[in-house]
Amino acid sequence: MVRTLPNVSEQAARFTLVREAHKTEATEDYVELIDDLISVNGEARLVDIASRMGVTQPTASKTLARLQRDGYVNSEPYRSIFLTQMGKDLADESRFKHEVVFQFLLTIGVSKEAAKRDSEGMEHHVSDETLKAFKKIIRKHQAR
Amino acid sequence: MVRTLPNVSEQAARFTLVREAHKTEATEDYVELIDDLISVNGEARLVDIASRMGVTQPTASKTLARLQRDGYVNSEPYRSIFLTQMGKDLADESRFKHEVVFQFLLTIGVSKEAAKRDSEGMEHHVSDETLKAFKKIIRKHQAR
DNA sequence: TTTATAATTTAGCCTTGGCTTAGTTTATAC
DNA sequence: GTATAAACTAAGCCAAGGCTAAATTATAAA
Repeated sequence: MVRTLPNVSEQAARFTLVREAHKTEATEDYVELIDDLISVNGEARLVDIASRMGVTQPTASKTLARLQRDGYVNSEPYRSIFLTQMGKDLADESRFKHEVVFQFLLTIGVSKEAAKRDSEGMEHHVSDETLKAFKKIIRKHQAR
Repeated sequence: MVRTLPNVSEQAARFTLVREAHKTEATEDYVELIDDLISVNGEARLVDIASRMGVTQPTASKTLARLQRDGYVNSEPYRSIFLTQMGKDLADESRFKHEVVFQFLLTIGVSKEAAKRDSEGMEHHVSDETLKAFKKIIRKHQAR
């Protein structure tokens, strides 16, 4: 039972941080997927991005326009999508986090399916400190 | 290095699930905070909800109107806010998840500050299965 | 009891990220 | 080499959730 309240400005700062993380989530998910598509298929097509993100093509198209505006991707009309260096860097960072969270969940006994689902949402809310703690536990488990 | 892609429809389903979780996040954060304010202050005022959520009063007011429309809270104009049974139930569930994630992070050695920050974002993306795994580890640690 | 201040609401604006429908371009198949 | 299909874009709608500025109501102080 909670019978005290945290400091006002600290609590506000935490909520603000979570909201900021949300704003970058779509970007991270898109660049990570685009990078995967390029490495597996040789290119990233809108149709594949949309179907894998589970959205319609116009929705994916609009999001990609924003990513291009913000400097994460490049593309010519009707052509496949490329990552800028910034986009590639973000994709790498994002995939790394995603992978650590996924492996961590497996390590503590979560099923593969649940680990896949949960890591997709959790990866965006895990600080470097928590990531470090996760890595340590993975390492310890591998050493056995 | 990822050199394979997951099944299309399963990947799409996971992203869709995360997006759905996002839609309920604000609701969960608000009802949890309102419940805390009521238990500590005796009532939940808009001014306190707004300052603790880190948003302006009009933003909080609009969100509360939505929560009322959706049956989570009740309030008369210019009066403090009450939770419906549905709101209270969601608050309890939400606080429970929040608390388990927070305690889990502490258990694996994350600092109190980082645990507070991360649990705020993570609580909305943790499945029952993962929550169970977290609880098991907390229990094991307490037994020592 | 009036007045000043604080709390709340209203109105209006913006961005994101969904959608559908319709049009255009590119690729494919015959 | 043209017709059809597939991919993509354009236009327009919606809800959520931010904001500011202005109006209203409630509360506190003189």
